[in-house]
Amino acid sequence: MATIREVAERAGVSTMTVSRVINNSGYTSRAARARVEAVIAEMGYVPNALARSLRFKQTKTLALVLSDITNPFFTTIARGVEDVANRHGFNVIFGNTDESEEKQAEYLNVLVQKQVDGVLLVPALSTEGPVAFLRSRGVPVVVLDRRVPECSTDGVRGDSVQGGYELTKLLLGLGHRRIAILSGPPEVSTAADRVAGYRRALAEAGLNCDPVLILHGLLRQAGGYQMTQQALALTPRPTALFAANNFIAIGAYRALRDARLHVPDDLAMVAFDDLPPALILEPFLTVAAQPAYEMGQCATEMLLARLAGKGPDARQEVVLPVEIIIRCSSGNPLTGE
Amino acid sequence: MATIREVAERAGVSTMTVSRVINNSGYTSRAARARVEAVIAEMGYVPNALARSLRFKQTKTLALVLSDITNPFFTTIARGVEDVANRHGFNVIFGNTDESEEKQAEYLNVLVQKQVDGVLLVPALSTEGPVAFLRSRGVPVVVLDRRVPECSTDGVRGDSVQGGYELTKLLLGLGHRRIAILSGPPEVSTAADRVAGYRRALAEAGLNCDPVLILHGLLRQAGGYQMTQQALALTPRPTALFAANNFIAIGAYRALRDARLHVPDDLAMVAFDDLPPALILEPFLTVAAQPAYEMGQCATEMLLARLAGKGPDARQEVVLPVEIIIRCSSGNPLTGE
DNA sequence: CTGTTAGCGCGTTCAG
DNA sequence: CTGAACGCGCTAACAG
Repeated sequence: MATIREVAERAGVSTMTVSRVINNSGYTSRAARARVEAVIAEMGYVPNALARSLRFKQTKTLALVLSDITNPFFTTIARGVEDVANRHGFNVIFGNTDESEEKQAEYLNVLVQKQVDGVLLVPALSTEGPVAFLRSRGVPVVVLDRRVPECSTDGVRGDSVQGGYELTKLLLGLGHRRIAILSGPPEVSTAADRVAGYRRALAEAGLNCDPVLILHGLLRQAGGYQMTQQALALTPRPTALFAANNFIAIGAYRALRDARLHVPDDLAMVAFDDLPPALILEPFLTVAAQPAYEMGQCATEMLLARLAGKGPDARQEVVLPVEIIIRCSSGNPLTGE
Repeated sequence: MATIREVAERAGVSTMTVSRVINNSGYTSRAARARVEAVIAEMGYVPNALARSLRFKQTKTLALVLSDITNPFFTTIARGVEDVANRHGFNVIFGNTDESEEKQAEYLNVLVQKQVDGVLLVPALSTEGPVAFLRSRGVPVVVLDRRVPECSTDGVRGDSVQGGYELTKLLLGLGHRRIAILSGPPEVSTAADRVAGYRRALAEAGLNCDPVLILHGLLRQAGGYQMTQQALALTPRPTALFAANNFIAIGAYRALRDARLHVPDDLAMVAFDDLPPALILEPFLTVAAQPAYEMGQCATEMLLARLAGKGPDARQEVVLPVEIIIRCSSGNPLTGE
């Protein structure tokens, strides 16, 4: 609550001297410094970063806007972001959009007003609006996890096409021919890309792709549950399920259980996104694991480099490989076909 | 990047008129307003919240300082915090302390400098230092999840004593007499309180409490793993394990599996903190579940009430009940004893 | 080594 | 209905 002026008065010097003491800038006599330091300690003075930011046009604050911090994939990203930011003396404001473009727009607007130095954005939909908005306001952005079309930005994401491809190929290798993919909204690039990978694997195997096997729903448990019910209603019934993210996988598993179907005996299952080892008792799902923590780190480092003017001129896109982890849920090779 | 002055010039009015338009305050002629609004849209002007905050001494920003956002218990709290904050027009800066008091002190210092309006704190240790610091700087605090001693603050937490008591009583009811509790550092109040509940249940059952059964370690998987190894080395070996948090539980489970012991047949197990249903395939652990989301909500509402000067004069402590959820890991009643 | 002046962007006060 | 002047807390530039 105390201001620099009060400290100055109390110490019998000018505000400038106090400022120099605080920032170790310029010259200060030993005596003056000691007196000022004493007064600072005594009054519990803390410099006002707002005023400083107003002058320097630097808040040392980043923003992380994502769909839902509750999803361990994003939690892990957040941790990577915060670690790097903190190491560089930055703080992080976070916000959940729940995939809503309105909520996203509101956040971005406020964050720009608050003069955050940069934004890490998991865009709700694959539209270029939000990025364009930030750019026009001079706020550097790094797009995380998802692509935005027609808009070259710095970006970091996992290789959804590759993951979708490999997961599908794995199932094909086990003999599955009717694989349903439970994906997210087609407007979300990761959902689309995973479907693209799935298609590619099918095509490469010379199979044609039955469009009824491609389902779109919410990237949440409820979505997985619903899509699974739809998939089970198909004839012939799929022999394998590909869940496009971790929440969908859980929902799908629930739906299967409720239908008294056993994984992997009755149906095989694979999913995108692994759960952190600290959260699983018995690893069960075969997954394409994205390096979430590294994604957060990498994106933040890119952003900070931009801020420091150290980045390359051209926009940079980093696509990190995903790792296929084979566990129980994909089952053994199909027999009798 | 555009300033209010630039807008004013371009619109041929004074900055004050622009200000009035932005804030819908005072009177403005229809014509002036229209022109100003046009210029604002045209230039993409966004008011600078820093300058505004400097005047109003209000940043509309809260801070959430916790040990590790990666722990789903804290993630869920964070979501509750952010939801309420956002609904009231506040943003949230978060920071991970990893239970380190130095990291915590650094965060608090910076956050005070940044003039956050209030802090939600999960204190690293049960010391009054951090709270006193914030108070002396005039920053309202609500302490989350843990107690701080000798220091009346607003606080919200789950009832660790009750949870510890009921979980222990449950095991006793199943016939267990040698129950090892794998707890956190004794300086963390939740760790201490859960042990207190454990003790109370034992005492009430007329059993005396073998001190070797009370283990302290890190509130992480590694801690759970180590403590379990220690517990298994005891003679006679405990017949049940009480993990003081979710991470410890996972570590314990791993250690048991590595020792080729089966839960609940060889050893029963209960734990504090449930995992969100969206993350579990097969619910297995018997737990004391804390209402994490509500804790975050409640704490934030209390903080905002304080900021609005609406809170009660006296400091308020909310202790939320925990819910015992009985699943497989606690097993059936012991036989043959 | 130290103090004065000026201004970061905004909004309130008080005259027009 | 509108504008000029001042100050929020801080520091760079420039005297002294």
